[in-house]
Amino acid sequence: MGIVASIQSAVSKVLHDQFQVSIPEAQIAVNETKPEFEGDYTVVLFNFVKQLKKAPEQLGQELGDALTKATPDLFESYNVIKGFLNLSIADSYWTSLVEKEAANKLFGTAPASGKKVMVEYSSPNTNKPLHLGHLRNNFLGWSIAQIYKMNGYEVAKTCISNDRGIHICKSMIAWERFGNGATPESTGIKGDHLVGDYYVMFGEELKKEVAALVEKGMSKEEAEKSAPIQLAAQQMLVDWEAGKPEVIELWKKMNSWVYSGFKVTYKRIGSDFDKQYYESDTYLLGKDMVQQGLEKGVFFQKEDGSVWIDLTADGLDQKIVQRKDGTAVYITQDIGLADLKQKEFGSDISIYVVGDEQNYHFKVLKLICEKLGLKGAEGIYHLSYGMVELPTGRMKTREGTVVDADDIVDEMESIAAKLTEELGKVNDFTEEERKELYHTLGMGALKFFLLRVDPKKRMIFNPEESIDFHGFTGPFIQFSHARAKSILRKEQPSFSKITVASLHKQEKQLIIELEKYPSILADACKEMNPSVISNYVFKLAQSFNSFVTECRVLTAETPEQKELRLQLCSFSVHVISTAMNALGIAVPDRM
RNA sequence: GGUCUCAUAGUUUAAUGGAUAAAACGAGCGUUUCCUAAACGCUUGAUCCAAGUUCGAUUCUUGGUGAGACCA
Repeated sequence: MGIVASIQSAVSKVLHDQFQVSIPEAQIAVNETKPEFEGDYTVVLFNFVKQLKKAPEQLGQELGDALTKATPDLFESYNVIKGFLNLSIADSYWTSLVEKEAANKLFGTAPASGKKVMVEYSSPNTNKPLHLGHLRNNFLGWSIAQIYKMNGYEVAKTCISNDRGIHICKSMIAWERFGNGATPESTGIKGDHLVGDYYVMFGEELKKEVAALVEKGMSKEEAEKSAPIQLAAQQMLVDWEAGKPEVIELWKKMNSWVYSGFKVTYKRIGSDFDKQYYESDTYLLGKDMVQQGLEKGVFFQKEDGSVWIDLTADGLDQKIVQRKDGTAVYITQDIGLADLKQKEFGSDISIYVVGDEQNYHFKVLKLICEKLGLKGAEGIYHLSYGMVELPTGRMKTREGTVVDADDIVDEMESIAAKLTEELGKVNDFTEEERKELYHTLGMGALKFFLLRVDPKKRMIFNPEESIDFHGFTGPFIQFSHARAKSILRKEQPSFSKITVASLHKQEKQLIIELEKYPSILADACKEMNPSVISNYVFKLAQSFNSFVTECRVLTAETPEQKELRLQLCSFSVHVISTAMNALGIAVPDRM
């Protein structure tokens, strides 16, 4: 049990035994004591003064007395200020915590719960390379999967590849017209970038054709619909659906280029999947669900033959699920895929990491799945995150303002290289070791930058200001880890009993931070929010840095003190490295 | 037109309804005969506006302003 839970339990017990009131432990507010007051943890008394009919001051005194008497090994002393009972925790509590957990490699993680969770993330379109927005998605998805694993869930990471549709046909048409048979091999361009270039080219050509039509007196709207290249793309989609061999062949060829490009990027950024779905396989799946929905009376048919669901009772609108020509709409595919995933994996929780522009879509999806009575529908969660924008607004492929994923990773690695070489601390590294270190540091900075913010908030990335390596950053935390490892390379703790008489201020502060780790991991999972861990591990690294600045480890005054401090280094290494791992960030031994 | 999200130091971010709102960057000052100064310490500075609920509101409710997204 964590310290906060222990305090809640002790307070609840005293209130029950000595004051005859029962207050649920969760309702007892326990906070860390503000630095300007004496004590470690504070119980807020206002919540139960009414029930007890006592003045807060008096209640605080009586409660403090009772607590220190009942559990002297936990509470050393107390003071009461206004409605706050400040408790000082006995040093022996902290030292025994270190004894018990410093060498525990499972500290913080939960035992297997037998529950399953599916995390769908990344989900790229196969017509262009990944950009900065995709990185936020990938890092969030990978991290949330890892957080669930550490909380005892069986996790399956999935990716749905949006590999068909009009957007794919656009790059295909452009390649056919302007490509002259160009391939990644012939041009030396990474496959996803090559295909993306033709997608951009499509846009440029369309613009030209529209301009020409407008010149002839057509309205812009009409011109966009009737431009030859646009019509060609639409015809290609029809041909694709009809299975026309040469179209299918081109589609396969260009998609394979994209996948080989993605493979390189995914490897670099650390994304991986247990199960890959392709929209081209699943886009027809929802069709029979429409029929079932009609039979169940969940859906209704309009006069023109289109099928709808009425969600006005749930505060939403009427939503179309099948067009009058019988073709499926986007959401119908998603219902089908949700059903398929449930049949294949049977998860208790199914998380979709998708941008907040689709909040409405997922509200509707979950509601429809529930109404259709699909198994696992209640477990559907949309992990919604805000867009990554530039100071000038949204990134636009057509305007060339997209921050490319491969480019930004390159840039982060070269910044890492430059800073590291300036400091000259790893001059004895081999070329190979340096490359790995620059990758670790560059990715650490980038991932931390994108994961330190609450997912639901949108963020603005300014390409003019490069991502920092100082302060609230990944490299700061990586540095703290490297320092601890540096000490441990010289000497290891024996993990013998800790016998110091009292704790130094920075030692205690560090232990207090370390102690929080299990509850932080649980919170991050419950809230589906990796930034909870980012904020925590940064604070922990700060505490560690203050500790090593103030407390000599290898040259401590006594052997007992040295043993404690070595254990704290080892403990910190474990928590920092596993917390960073929960974010998908590696930590170096030296930097 | 309807629904939803966001609003905190100059900037980027924190704060289960609790004490004098916490960090980082920036700016200024200081710390290296000592385990990594990518660090540590000190100084500077903020809750969009207006009501309401409450002993107590950055947090909850309502209305407004501003930014963004979605639905037809």
